[in-house]
Amino acid sequence: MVPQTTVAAMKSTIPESGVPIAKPADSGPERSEPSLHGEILSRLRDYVVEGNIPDGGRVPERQLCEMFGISRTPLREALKVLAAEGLIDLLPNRGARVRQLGKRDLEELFDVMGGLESLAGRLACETITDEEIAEIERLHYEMYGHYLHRNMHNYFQANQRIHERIVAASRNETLRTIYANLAGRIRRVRYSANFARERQRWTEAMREHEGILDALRRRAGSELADILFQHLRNKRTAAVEHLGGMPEGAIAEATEG
Amino acid sequence: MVPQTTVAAMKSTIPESGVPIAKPADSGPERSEPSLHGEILSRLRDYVVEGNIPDGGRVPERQLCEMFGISRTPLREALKVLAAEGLIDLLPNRGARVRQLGKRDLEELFDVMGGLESLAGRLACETITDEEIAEIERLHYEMYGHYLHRNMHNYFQANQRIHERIVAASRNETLRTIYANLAGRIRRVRYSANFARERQRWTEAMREHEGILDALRRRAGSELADILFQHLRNKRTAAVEHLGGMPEGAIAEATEG
DNA sequence: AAACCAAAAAATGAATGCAAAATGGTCGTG
DNA sequence: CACGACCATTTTGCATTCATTTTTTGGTTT
Repeated sequence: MVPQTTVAAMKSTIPESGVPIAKPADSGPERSEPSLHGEILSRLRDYVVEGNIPDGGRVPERQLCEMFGISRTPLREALKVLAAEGLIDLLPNRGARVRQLGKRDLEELFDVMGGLESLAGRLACETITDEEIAEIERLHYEMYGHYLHRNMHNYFQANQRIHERIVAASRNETLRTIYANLAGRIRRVRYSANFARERQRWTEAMREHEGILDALRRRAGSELADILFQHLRNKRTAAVEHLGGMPEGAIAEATEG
Repeated sequence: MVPQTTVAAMKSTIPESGVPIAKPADSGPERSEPSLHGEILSRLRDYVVEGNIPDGGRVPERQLCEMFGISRTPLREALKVLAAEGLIDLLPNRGARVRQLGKRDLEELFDVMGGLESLAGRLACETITDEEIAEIERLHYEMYGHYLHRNMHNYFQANQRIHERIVAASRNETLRTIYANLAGRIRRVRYSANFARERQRWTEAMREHEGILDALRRRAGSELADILFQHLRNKRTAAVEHLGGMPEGAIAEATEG
């Protein structure tokens, strides 16, 4: 994880577990990047990612200031960063809105995530240990159990963790950071839209995961890369089909506030 | 350009016209991020990327304010964004410094770029037109000419453009944006360090490029993905070897201005 | 002479204030 | 009754101001 919040002084020290973007990728041991600005950033990012604001809705500057008990300056800085991360859109003089993900955006995001996971798998095959594979195997069978019990929620969590483990096994912090960023962008969709449709390809997904595990065991890098990309491509199809009827970028004008 | 070098004493009431700026993470229907804030962001980013500040050197807030003719507030916002992009480091109460790229950082960056180009190639094979391939072929032979004439500079430019074309052919704006971001991060190194060593593998690189072109012609997606990743992996080796002797993250403590 | 401590000076981080632009509502007119 | 102009309120963007923190500098001590 990327700790960019360790202030233990005045404000409420919240151990953010959110989505870090690019703080670091530093190779040194100087972890812990305090700054109380990062605190706000993390909290605001979580607030947005968790879906407290409707899709495409306005991000009330003033309101959030009171909510966090700060002035507008640090909040606006955080907004700029969130815009750079792609979570919100910053319109000229019209304030901030949470980014609308249209069909095309989702396709692109899933493809890039596919590419990153593909890369992660390839890199992982170079240096992954038997213990790490064993851990992933454990998660895999756990996930299989949830599949058999038709426990969608737990299945999904195990699934996510497997993919995170693969990314972690790539031993590339830069990759991990970018991956986390993209994951944050589609998290809203993942938990709402993706669910329903994904169920219909449970069996197919499980089979793909077996292939992933198999390739990983054999350290077959480029083969694993292919499988992972295709796996995400299938996920993409499922996710996009879910909001198939809707036009480009108009999921909901949504009542704000 | 919008001349906004206004004296601090005066009000700067400039009717900024909509100048679309190369803003990160922008995909979807409503692109174009005008605002004079984006203007500052772009200019500052260029200023850093172009290498006007020594590696690891301080980013003088006050000085830049005068330079751009603005107050600290918008500049600090831009700094936050640049930090999020990974171009600079923001130390708690100690100001901003241009990020030091150590050996490990370079390895990670090249690998991720490899993953992204690999993805781009894979995607490109799905939809690339004959015309686009022809254009890349043209660049390829142009590059070959420079290779024969031992014209390093032109060779390198053509090379860059080929890779850019492939990324463009992926028709994925999200990918293109992330790729551009990473490219910006290593640009300093690319033009200084990379040169010398890269020369020694010219022949090898040319051969790899032929393979790329061949796979692209046949629209062999996963094959192209493999080749591109390996190609970047070799570049990585060359680049890293160049600053091989140096310890982790200490390329130069650099005398700052 | 080197190290250490203290106070001044500079810089950073955040808050407030103010002008311009946008939003919303009302009134007037066709 | 519908449409458009006008004005008040709200919001955004930037500059300025204030409070800490860091860094430097000068003097002192060992």
